[in-house]
Amino acid sequence: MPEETDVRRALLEAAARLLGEEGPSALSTRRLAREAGTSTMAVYTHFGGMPALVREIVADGFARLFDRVAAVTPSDDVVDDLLRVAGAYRANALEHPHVYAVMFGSASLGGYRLRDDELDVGLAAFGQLVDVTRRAMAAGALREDDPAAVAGQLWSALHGYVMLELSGFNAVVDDPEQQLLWPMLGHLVQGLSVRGHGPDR
Amino acid sequence: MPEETDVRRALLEAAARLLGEEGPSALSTRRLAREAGTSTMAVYTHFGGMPALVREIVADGFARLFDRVAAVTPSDDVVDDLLRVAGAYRANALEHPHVYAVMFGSASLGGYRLRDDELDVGLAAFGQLVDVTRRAMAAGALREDDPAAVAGQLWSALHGYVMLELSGFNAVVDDPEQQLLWPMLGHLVQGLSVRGHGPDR
DNA sequence: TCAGCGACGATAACGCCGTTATGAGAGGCT
DNA sequence: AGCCTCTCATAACGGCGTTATCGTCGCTGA
Repeated sequence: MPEETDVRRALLEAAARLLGEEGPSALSTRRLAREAGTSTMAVYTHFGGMPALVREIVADGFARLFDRVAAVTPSDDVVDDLLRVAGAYRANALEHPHVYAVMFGSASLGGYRLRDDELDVGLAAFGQLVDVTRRAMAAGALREDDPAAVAGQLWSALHGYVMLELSGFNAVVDDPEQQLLWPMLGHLVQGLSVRGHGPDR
Repeated sequence: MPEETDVRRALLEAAARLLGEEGPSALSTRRLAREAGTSTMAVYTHFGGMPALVREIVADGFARLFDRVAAVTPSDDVVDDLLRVAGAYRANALEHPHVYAVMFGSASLGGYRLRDDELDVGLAAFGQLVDVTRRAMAAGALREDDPAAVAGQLWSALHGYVMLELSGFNAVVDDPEQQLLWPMLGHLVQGLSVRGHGPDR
């Protein structure tokens, strides 16, 4: 049970700040303890080591992503809802790029590796996208198909664009958002809406 | 000028092996020197430090990716060519996952950060995809549009799927390749082929 | 031929890191 | 009061990146 002591909260806040401001390399046990005004031992008594602390930050990251996407209010235009969900997803990633990188296993922060239960938390967030997809199918904006598969395709594309944006590789075009992100999602949605393909051919 | 001494080659080979077999965390100056049968100084005399050595490995990685994609022989079915290019891209990433992660800035290996000239090498590889896209447009398989933008959309989606596959997040469906990768690319291509949208509406 | 020089790399040192052991203090329970 | 548990500061161990020092080659030029 995490019993919200002050030191524990101070460590988490300092860790989030360090990760956000200076990136993964700044997040060392000693630096963190110094920054939080305590000693390195606190990290071990409260978390059992850096990986567990990172795990907590990742969990917070997933929770924030979930809330951010949940804050998108459904309208009567399901496709617009889907694009706004994508916008919220991207905005969250751009605001917390290092956390996003750790969440999706790219940053390998301090020997930290994704565990099954965190993967489950990520899958919960994925469920939101599945819901939007399912609504879009019910509304006829996407043709009937396996919602998880369709949501996964949308997610892959969105994730890929976001990763390229974080790496700076989206500079292959002048205006990445208008030339890559929105057209890509639009084309994908279009391909997913055309009938005469897929399972109900 | 790199004057291929034995030590230099031994260091590069050991680094590639360590990175491939044990991941980024195993690639330390001391470990590398031990593995290559020399002292840490060799890393500095030959490369000037770990970041420069990593840079060389990244350059090799881009070159390998380029060759791998270039080995796809054009046929008379441009869409099939495009899918086979995607397959070659993915296969290379799966064979060298850690190198791929470093190449696209996710791994932050030893304070290494992508530099402009490496970004250029990556853009050269991207040019191959632009070529295939341009050919597909000439053949009428894709509607006329900015080839760089269209290639960028395909790349984003492909990169996203590959990253999710490397993270294990593609487990949202049972058969990711058949339910995510190929359908996603197929739908995207379809959305990119339909006329009545885009610049030449 | 051989003195001198320059490149290579082994040794050792500095300060940082993660992690663990030890012990001191604070607070609650009997 | 006595004890016990939880919390954390101190200190230590080994490994890390990096730099300085210096010995040892192989080459060059007279």
